Amino acid sequence: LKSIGNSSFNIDNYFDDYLKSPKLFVNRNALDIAYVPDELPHRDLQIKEIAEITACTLKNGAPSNIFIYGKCGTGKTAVVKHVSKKLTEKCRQIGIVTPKWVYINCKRIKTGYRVLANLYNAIDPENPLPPTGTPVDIILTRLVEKLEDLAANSICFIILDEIDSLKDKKSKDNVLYVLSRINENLQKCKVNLIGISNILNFKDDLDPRVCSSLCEEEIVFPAYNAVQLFDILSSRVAEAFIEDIVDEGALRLCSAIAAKENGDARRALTILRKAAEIVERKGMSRLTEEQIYIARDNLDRDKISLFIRDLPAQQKAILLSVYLNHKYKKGEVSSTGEVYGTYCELLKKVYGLNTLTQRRITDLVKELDLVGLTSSRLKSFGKKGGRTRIISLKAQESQIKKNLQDDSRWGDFLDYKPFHIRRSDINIYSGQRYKSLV
DNA sequence: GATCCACAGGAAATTAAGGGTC
DNA sequence: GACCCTTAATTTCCTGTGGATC
Repeated sequence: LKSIGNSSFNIDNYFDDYLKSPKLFVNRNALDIAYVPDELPHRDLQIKEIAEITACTLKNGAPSNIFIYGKCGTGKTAVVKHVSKKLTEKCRQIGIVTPKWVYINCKRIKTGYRVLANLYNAIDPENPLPPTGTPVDIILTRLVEKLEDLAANSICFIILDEIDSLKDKKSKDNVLYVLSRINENLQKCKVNLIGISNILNFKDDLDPRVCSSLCEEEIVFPAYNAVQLFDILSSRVAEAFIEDIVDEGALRLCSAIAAKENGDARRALTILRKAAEIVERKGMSRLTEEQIYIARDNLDRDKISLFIRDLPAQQKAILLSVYLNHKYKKGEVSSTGEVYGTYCELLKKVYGLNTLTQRRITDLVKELDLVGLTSSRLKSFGKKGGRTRIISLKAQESQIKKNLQDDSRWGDFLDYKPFHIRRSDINIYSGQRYKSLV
């Protein structure tokens, strides 16, 4: 107990040291990705375009629907929120009815039903709709009634952010069609849609009727380059920190890293914020390139660990199957059939989980691909081997091992040798055939 | 050039769960 | 309590495909 006491962390001393360390922040929120600053560097053109389209609101006109494209972290949402704030202020200033802004993030609200229900709830928060159960046509009728209850000549802007995340093509087309035509049922109020998409060719997938109505005006947000990101970070640094404690070299490095990864300003801000936290926790007085590198590595590592630990049991089984094939085939790639076979073996050894079909496993492997844990590509082996997906492990073996070894269900199988590797005399391509042999 | 393998992947159907209405 | 609604996950059915082999 004595030794434990001697080596234990003294929280009082830590707090005392923390208080003695220099104060870094004036406004910590300025480094938050959700923070909308007063000035948005290098987005004048886009601000101007949206302002020109929405300005007719000031003369009680109904603007055209707008569709905005651009990769992640190119300032789409920030620009729309900025314009909405300024337009509302101007309406107040000249004494006309202020527009209603409803912001819906389709990454979180993914179905047509929920988009309509959230829209209704935003307009009538007193009588919220249930999360499921109400027929869509009833919601629509009630929504139109509520919109008509707004003040005369009202404009209701509906911002559908990350609109490409809406699931199910049919439901997506339905809700977008209904919203794009809702003005036909409105007398006093008008609805304007602002769709924001991270995918440039999202439009190609839409019903042509929806497309022509939703995309009346189109605006493209290009990715930021390193110089532009440097300007963005500089303005945030000026707002966030108490004095000039950030090295210019650190900012240039942070900008260069983010520019290389799709020109994503969010990524640049996240790294900078993490680096600032490291400086603060260690009681240092300057933020240098070293903290930027550490912050980037920490962020990448934390992201993967958290992701693996939070995977559902079935996804863990698939990842483990890829890992075991990779481990015992000494780094060689595996086919869908082999991974599926190993997966079936593992599922037979545990209770409480049903074996999913190969069709479903194909989709789940693609999901692991998307987050960078595995890497796969299609390859054909001709008449003998057919066409299959070749899957390899992209994450490090040690990372998988570290994050799965404590798993109550799969932790004991990290050294399990799959059947087709034990029986190297059998050359099996087909997952279905392999499943029947095990 | 035709054949055939082992899937890939789209679309519709099914199932289970959660909820509302009458 | 019967019936209707939704979502999400999964299955089923189906057609398509690259390329080695015949």
